[in-house]
Amino acid sequence: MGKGYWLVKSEADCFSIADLERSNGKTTAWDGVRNFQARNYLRSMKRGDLLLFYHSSAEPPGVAGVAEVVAEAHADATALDPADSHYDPRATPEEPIWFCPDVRHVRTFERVIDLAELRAHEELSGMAVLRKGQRLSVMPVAKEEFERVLELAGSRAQAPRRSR
DNA sequence: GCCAACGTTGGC
DNA sequence: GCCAACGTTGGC
Repeated sequence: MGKGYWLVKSEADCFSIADLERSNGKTTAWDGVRNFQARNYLRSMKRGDLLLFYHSSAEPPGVAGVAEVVAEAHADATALDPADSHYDPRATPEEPIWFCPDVRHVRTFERVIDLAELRAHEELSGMAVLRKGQRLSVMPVAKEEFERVLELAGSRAQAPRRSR
């Protein structure tokens, strides 16, 4: 079965690709997602799947880098913590409702591939993130689209793996 | 800051 | 199960 490709949004002011990069060496739980369709996508992510890391509410908004799934979705602890802004009183340890995979930084693009540039490429016109009114924070991306975005970012085929 | 688009909630 | 009201997202 092939690797999966996704796009995840994060508000750049809140958690940017630079924040993810700083936490490299540790894994980062992609938590706080509180939308059922997005959650279902998170739960279908497999270890090794690659994520386009998209900055929303940024200037400009666009794809800023790549992350990788290192652990499949598990209970989102922020939903169970009353002190957390993402607390959901409906969630319990038995029925956590919300789930998050662990991810790690792969690569920060030298330049953000912004919305205007994405839209300028006909072959990317099917990307969900370009649809009007699209508010999902997690969405699947076609392999060809993923690879095309990497090309635009000036990629070699893939970032080298760092051994640790 | 505006506002269109969307998901969720709750009255009925 | 409908749908209006509401809150949120996110580009502009």
